[in-house]
Amino acid sequence: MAEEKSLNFLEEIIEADLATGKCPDGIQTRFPPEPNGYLHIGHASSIVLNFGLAKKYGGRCNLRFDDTNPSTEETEYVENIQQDIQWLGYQWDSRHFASDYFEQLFQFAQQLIRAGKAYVDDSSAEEIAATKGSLTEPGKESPYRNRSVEDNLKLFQAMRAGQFADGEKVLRAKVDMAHPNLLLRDPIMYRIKKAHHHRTGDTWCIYPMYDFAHGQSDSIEQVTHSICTLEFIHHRPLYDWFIEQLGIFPSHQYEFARRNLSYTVMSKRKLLQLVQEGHVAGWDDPRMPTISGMRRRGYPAAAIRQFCETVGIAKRENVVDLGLLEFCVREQLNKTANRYMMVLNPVKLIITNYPEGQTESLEAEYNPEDTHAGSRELPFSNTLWIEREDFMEAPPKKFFRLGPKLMVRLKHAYIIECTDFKKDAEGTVQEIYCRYIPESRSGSDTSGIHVKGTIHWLSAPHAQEADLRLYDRLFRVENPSDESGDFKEYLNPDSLHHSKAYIEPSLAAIPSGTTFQALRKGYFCADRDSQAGQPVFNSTVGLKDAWAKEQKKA
RNA sequence: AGUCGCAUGGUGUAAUGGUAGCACUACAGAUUUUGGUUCUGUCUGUCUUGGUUCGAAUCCAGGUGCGACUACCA
Repeated sequence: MAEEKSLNFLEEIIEADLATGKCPDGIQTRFPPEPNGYLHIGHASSIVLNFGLAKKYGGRCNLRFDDTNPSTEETEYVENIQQDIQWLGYQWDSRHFASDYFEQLFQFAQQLIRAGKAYVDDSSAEEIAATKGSLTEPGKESPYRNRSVEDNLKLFQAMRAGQFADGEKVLRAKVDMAHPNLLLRDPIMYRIKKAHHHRTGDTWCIYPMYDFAHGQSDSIEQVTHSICTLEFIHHRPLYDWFIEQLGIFPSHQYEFARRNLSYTVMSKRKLLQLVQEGHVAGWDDPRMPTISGMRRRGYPAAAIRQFCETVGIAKRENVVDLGLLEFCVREQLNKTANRYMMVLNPVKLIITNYPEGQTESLEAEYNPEDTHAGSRELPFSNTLWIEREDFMEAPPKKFFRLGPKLMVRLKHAYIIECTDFKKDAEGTVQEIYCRYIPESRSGSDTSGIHVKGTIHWLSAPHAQEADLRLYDRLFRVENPSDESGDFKEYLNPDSLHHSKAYIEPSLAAIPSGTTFQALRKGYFCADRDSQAGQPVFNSTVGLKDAWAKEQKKA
């Protein structure tokens, strides 16, 4: 029974190209980040796509940094981008920088000048903008458009030699000032920028523009399928034009719609703003949609990959529900995360028929979904912490937890029955009194009693403390970019809550970066800010909570 | 206004002229020593008008809606 997996539009194109012999050496893709920020979940889509396609069709995928703008790019970003890609589980075939090709690109530019397809323009940025025309009106040709090849060659060389100030001259392609596609109205190929480049230092003072770097870099590397996002679709004719004029390897560009996630923003500019203005603690703040933020939050790489693959790709605008990402995170973590008990909002429970001062050790499995995960020992005594919300003085019919005369199972331990409780002057429950059923111990229960509910607990004398960072969605609205005014007005003021919790002893020294399930509560990840004896846990994602849902309805 | 692109349940994505399917969500139920997991079931969709055809989500034409493009950013 052959399972028919439908192809996305890029796979269809590739399979057709392979079938018609268009790619005799196999396919080649590339992931081309600009090192001016951190990677986010949108980039993850592109990574999964480019590396995934190369793998699926036995091709190659390069990492290439698009570093043609020295004023925004930094080595720090290069390193973090590489780390993120590897963490996601991918390894590039070879690593390149557009800046490696600066000399070659310069030669290409001279080639176009010689062919009468490029010229040096003395116009200012304002003049160029003013003569560009509009969406409905053609542009005007520059007075410098018809310089001789010799003059152009000489001037371009002089630009490179640093004989002109920033902005004094540019090199432009000679295409068509009346073209309906504005990008083809003599686009700028090179500008003068006397800035220090993170790799080439001060070797260059002229830098190629995106349009004269990206396609040429693809071609040099023999990229067969150059995949980018939809907003570059207008660049494709220019991409093709340069390659054709130069007569170099015919790379082809294909566009897909970028991934948007609800309740967050994805533009690097906006993310940078959140970081710089201190709305978040950094690029890897667990609330950020960055790869590093999600890693710190405790999202497994496999969940991010699963998310990208589940969502798929197409050419239409979209906003994917954050709930789908969270579903993928839960699905991965359910299989892999060890379970521990943690009490977030404690109330004391005393077992009146369990000898004061007595302690016993109970075996507790780490993960019911994974028999190889093993188990740990859990201390038990007559004084426990349980979750305040697991007790109700006057419980409704379907409340399967503790209340006067009600019975529950203490996870991994005994069945108990509530016999009494004590309140303070304000009416807050102070202590709960129970009797336990000695024959009901987990694993050797001979009591014959069947209870509906099971709750988590901690032996009070053994419990330790942890700091909790409870995270919620970064924005209050589904699509902050769609709202009027500044997107920051829509930040969720409650996206971070600090809290304390009691934890079982075996959780106190868990290595940072480990994600675990706090039984019945949710997944948490030990943060790198943890200190010996004072762990810090980030909330990763909650468990599905059918009871909470039930209550909402009432 | 010009050019280009895109319209399938609440969300995302299939069906490539032949039964509109899958995942998430929502809802109902079964199982459960996590009100978790797992399992079963239910609701909800082809932007519009016309054309071609035995047959149209699919092809054609018009309309409507949405998005992108007028950076010496990528």
